Amino acid sequence: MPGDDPSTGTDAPAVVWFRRDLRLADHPALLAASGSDGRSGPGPRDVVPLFVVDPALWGPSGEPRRAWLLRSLHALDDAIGGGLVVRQGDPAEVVPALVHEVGATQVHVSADSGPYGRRRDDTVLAALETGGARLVRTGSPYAVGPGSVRNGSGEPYKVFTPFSRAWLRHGWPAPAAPADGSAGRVRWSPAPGRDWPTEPDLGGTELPEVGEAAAHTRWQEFLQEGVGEYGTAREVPARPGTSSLSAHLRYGEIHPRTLLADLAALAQDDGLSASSRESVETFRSEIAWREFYADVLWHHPGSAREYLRPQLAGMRYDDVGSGVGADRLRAWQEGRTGYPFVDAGMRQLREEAWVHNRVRMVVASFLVKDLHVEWQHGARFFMSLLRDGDLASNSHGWQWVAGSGTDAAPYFRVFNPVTQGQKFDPDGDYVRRYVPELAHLRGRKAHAPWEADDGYDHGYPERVVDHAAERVEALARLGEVTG
DNA sequence: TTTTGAGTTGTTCGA
DNA sequence: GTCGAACAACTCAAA
Repeated sequence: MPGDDPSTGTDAPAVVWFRRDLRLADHPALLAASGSDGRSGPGPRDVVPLFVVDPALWGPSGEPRRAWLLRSLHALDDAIGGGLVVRQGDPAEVVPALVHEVGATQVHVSADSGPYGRRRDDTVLAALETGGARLVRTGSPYAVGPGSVRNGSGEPYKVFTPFSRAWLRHGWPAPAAPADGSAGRVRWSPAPGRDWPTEPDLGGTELPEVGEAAAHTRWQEFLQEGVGEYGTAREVPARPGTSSLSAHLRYGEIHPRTLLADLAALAQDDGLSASSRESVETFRSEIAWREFYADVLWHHPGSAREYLRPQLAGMRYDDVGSGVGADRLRAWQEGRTGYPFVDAGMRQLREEAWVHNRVRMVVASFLVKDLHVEWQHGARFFMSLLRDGDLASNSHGWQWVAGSGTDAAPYFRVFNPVTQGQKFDPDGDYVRRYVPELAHLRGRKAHAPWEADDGYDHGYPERVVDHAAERVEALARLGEVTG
């Protein structure tokens, strides 16, 4: 292949096709493209940076994610110096066309392990090979490539804890740096194509700072000020105790390997208190969850829609096509179920395109167990509004709540929306922030306006269902399919 | 092969 | 208010 032959040397550039890896640091595929990884033939090689706006992904993405993606692309474009090639269309046509135009023989990507991405890449690979070019997959958005952690029999793990132990044993490479130790200056090669979509109207939704630099800033901030308290602070939705890295990770603005390396370095510090050490461990475990769910999706590409535990597909659920079911689903979506913690969460979703994880579980449990709506409806709604919407984490998080997930669900896993609120938002700060109708209530009454004389004075809606009754109903319906 | 222990995030009740 | 036990039965992992 012309671009690969060390004896002749050649000017053939390589294409790096960005997808969920919108960064320049710690980017194995980019290093491979530029020939700076010390393995991929002679370097340095000119690199044509490409992003393809694929209608199949762009369409279903929802405004917050489209906006995040565009802003992240602009940040990447700036970092590159303005040469990012952006084209719209089917990658199976767009990528080979660009390769032909610039005379490249290699296209470098980070592997995509999602169901659509795998199919798309196989198609693109075939199309490229027809033209005599290669698709080279290097690295992935995960520390350990999905599908590669196996048990002694070569089977995938189905339970998180054993997976995480094996994942840890498996280990991962250090953050990728150029083989020559340089700062990784890439020779970017311009090519025509600046077909940027216009940014969608976000209404009132505000996104945080987007892009690789912002991701690193946030990470450093969390590493220095947040991670030591993470174990307890992460449970308080009114306070910024979580990393807020989910969307940055979603777009690959920072790689989990970078986080893991910094955490390992932090753990070296003998001065770390026992509780901080535990917090660091808890945060690492959250990264492991992200990897676990990606692994599960790799083995079960249909799990975004299909029950991992098929038994639960036979359960009685309420119809949401019309009538009461439709009304209740809408009340949930719009944050007016009459349960303050649930409504605050759903309104945070609309306002910030993000929800605290504790609250995600509570609102999900409410939809499935109190309103008896199939989890897929909730999962789809989340995906349409979340800025960090990740198919693997979202689908499996919902399945976990619904009881159809990878772990054998205790039948009693039904969140109480009132006590959860009182436990994790004892002062009601979170509720008051998102539900102005309850701004006059303090403490536990913010979670139970029916206990306050003036609870409904400012237009807060009555409860759409009675939790205690629906809990019993949910357990009864479960009993019908589990015996 | 068989056996044993464990399994993210909960709730309620009674002492 | 706090604490421990009970709450199905099952699947998975590992010895």
